[in-house]
Amino acid sequence: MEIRHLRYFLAVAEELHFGRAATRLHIAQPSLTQQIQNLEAELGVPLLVRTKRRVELTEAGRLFQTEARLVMEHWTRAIQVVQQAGHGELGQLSLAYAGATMYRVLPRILQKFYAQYPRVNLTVNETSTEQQLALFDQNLIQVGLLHPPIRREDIVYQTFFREPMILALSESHPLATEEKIDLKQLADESFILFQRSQGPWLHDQITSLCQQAGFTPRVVQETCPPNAVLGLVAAKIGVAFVAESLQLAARSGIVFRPIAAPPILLETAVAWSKTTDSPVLHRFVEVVRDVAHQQGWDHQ
Amino acid sequence: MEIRHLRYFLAVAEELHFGRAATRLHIAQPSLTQQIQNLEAELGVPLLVRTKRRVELTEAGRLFQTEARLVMEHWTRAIQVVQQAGHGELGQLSLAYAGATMYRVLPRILQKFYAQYPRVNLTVNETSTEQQLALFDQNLIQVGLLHPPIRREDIVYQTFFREPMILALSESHPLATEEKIDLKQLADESFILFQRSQGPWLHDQITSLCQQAGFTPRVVQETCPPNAVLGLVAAKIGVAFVAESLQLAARSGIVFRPIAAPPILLETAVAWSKTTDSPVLHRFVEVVRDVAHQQGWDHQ
DNA sequence: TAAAAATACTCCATAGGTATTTTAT
DNA sequence: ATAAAATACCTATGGAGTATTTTTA
Repeated sequence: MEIRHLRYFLAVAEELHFGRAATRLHIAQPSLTQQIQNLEAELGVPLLVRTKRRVELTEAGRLFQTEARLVMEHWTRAIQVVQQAGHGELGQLSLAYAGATMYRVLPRILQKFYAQYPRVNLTVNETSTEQQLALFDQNLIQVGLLHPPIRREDIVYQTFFREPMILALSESHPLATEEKIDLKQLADESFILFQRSQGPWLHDQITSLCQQAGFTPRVVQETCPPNAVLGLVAAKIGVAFVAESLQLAARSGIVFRPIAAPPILLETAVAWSKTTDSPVLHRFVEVVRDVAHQQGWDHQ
Repeated sequence: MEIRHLRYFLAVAEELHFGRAATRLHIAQPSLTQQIQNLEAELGVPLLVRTKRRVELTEAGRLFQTEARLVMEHWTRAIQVVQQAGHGELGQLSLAYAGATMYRVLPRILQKFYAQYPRVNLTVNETSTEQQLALFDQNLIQVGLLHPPIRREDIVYQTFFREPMILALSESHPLATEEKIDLKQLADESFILFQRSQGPWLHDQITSLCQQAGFTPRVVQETCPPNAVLGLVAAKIGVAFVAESLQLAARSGIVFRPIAAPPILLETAVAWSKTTDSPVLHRFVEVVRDVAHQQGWDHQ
């Protein structure tokens, strides 16, 4: 017994006429007669009464009609669901984002993605670049917004946003009066900086630029999440290099000042595992590219 | 796409191994590979990732798995329902019964039928023998409990119960003191009797026996439903011939007295249309036969 | 090299076709 | 006489089989 039998039976049950039903099904009448006979034989139950000059449903036939309709509805829904999932319109996606993306990059991407794929169940977590790599390994996330470069053969990434790092300092800090800060002026400052393991490349870039300016930064707190960093800055524990977009999180007590050239550039990329091949993932990457293009981030 | 594809896919999705799944399905592994490929091609969506040395579900595959399971559950339920209906264990049956069956015959039959076929939806209505024939024509009932004989080619019936008619009269009636009533004693009585059209044969039998006893019964009320008849008897409007089993409806104010030979016999039969061929109907007729046998009604 | 899936091909069961018969208005 | 379903028979698609190759752990 196959779906065909249900389709055929439902056609006959509605038309109550083998000829018309066969036409509707685009098959010949004898074939239809055959299939219905097979169906009845297999079920061991007559579904139709072929009374002279017209066809009627038996009691069992009526019940089977309603059941068969339900099966067919489920059937088409199953196909629909799987096709939507295949096109990435339906499904599940776990995203991690590095803290610095929280204010400019992330909201625009999420907004567009939600609007375009409302039926995708998106899980979002703040996670540092380095920790995201572990989550990829455990298959706990499918996509990440992080800061390259990363050295992993099995992970692909596309950089789509670059911004200079700026200095965040308490508004009562002596340097707050300056328009622009030269690194040399920071020789004696206390720094709030993330652990090197959370982003070795950026960490090294910062420390080497300081070296060139003639000093080794004195780190008083190793903290990563931007909110925590800003909190410490406001509390006058020290100053911090932060992504320019953190200005959007402006809070009283803190001022932001650009750094005199050469700039420290923070890159943001969308990353995913080479081995995951989920349509939803690709729709997400597309959205990231679209947003970058719309915002003009791609030709900087 | 056919049910086969769902069965095959579910096997692979559970085993995550084409070889084992094929064994479970009693087919060869290449055939299974083929069918799954066909399925994916038809859906236009990959359901499985054949990574080296093991098989995994894609996101779409996981969704399809749950949907396919639902379809299969519905599928088997549809088959089950239609087979139960085919055996008469499930369905709908409309029954009409003549009023005189209400006290002995009907309750025993209903009790047994309900117990044996709890999933049949039984509709029950009190209707006179004559009116039942009209309901058969309109297909409003499939089975009736009525009083033969009936002269209809298209209706079959089996008589399964016979009882004498007795006389119902008010307890204050002069004849209430008699043990047994002779018809001759009733020459001057007022009778409550049903209309001839509601049961011509019985009506004729009664009137002709009265004629033999030397009088024409004087009918003061033409009423059929037993409850109404007994009401009128209690109100001393007249006396009535009623089925013996109506004694079970004994109410204060009424006495029942047998009639001296020759007895007026009331037969009860189960009847159905020759053209209806519902399994439920036949189960009902079987139950009637069973009850008649159990009660010893069949060898009187 | 061993285990698993994919490929290549062969075969036959059966869905579907055409022609015809049966049956009841 | 006609309309509709059933029957008879034929054709060919494709599902399932066996043998083999490919692939990677």
